[in-house]
Amino acid sequence: MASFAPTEQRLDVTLGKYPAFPRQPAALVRLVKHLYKQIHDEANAMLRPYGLNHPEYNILMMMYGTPDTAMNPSQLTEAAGEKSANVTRLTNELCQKGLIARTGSDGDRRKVTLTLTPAAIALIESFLPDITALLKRQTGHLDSTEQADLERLLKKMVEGFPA
Amino acid sequence: MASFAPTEQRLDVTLGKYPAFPRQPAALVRLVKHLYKQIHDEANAMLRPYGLNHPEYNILMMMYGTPDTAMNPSQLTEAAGEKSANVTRLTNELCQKGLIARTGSDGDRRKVTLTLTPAAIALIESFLPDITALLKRQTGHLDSTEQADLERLLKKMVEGFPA
DNA sequence: AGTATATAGTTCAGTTCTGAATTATCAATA
DNA sequence: TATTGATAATTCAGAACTGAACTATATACT
Repeated sequence: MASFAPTEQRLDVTLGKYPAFPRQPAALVRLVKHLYKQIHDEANAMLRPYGLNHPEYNILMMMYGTPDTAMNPSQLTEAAGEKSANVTRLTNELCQKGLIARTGSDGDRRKVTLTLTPAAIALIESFLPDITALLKRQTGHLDSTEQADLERLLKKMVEGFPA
Repeated sequence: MASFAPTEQRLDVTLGKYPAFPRQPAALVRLVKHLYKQIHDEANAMLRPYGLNHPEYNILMMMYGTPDTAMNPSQLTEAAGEKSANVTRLTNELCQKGLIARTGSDGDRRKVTLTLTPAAIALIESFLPDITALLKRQTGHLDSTEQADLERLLKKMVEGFPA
């Protein structure tokens, strides 16, 4: 799956058939989808030798990115951008893999605390060079100004979605 | 699921723990994912009363965006950005819904031709106002210059992925 | 204190997606 | 012509995801 051109041609024809069709917004949405699929596929391929898939990796990295690696499922739902049912499923999987520990939380009996095991820390630190290389490769076609601009614009688009 | 802030905080802490971590590329990738999920969820909600989900809609719109609404599964794979197995599944579903006709192709006996039925055209034209409104809403936080910039930058990022 | 509402997380059944294998067909090569 | 390599699409089993319902717990209200 390569270029965006096949998609774009379809959008242009659509505009011809239905002149009110918002070609630019549709192109943006399609580009986001296109990129997401590419990013997702490449990440899955890179992570496979580590016994992880992209969503599992996302969970682990969000937990790694806390001072003490501890998070509640709700916090993960927000930070990892996954539905709560999926956070449960993913964290169950990671528990089985010995990468996450699940305990109750003090103070609020409804809350669960998830923390990374030492095995997870070791695993994360073992794949960080590969992930680093992949992330740089995936964005490497843009220079640093372009990346900053893109970040600003994507964030602005995110702001248009309800909380 | 709202803001990008929870995710971003995790990225900043990660940078502290692993100074070689490419925070900017990681943020871009996460923003793309975040947006895709939002776009996907909103589209699914909007399309549900029409008896469609987002991927089915994508297929229909790609076919609508051709002069004669005819496409091969391979072309759809490229234009809709779906894996071929998924194109088969989606088009089977749309056939069952009476929205797509499937015939053999002249000249190459391996090829299948998919065309929209009149029911599909009618359905598409019935939801186009709603989709139009949704697309405009989803991108409405950006003015037209920003949208054009974003399109250019996203396309440039796409160019960095292999064909 | 009792009741109503909200929240955290999980369960569950159904939906959606994928990689690998497969079959038929086409194109290239010897 | 026969063989090899590539392509189009589908199948299939397993993986991944989701919405709605649910239970336990906390908060707000009377």
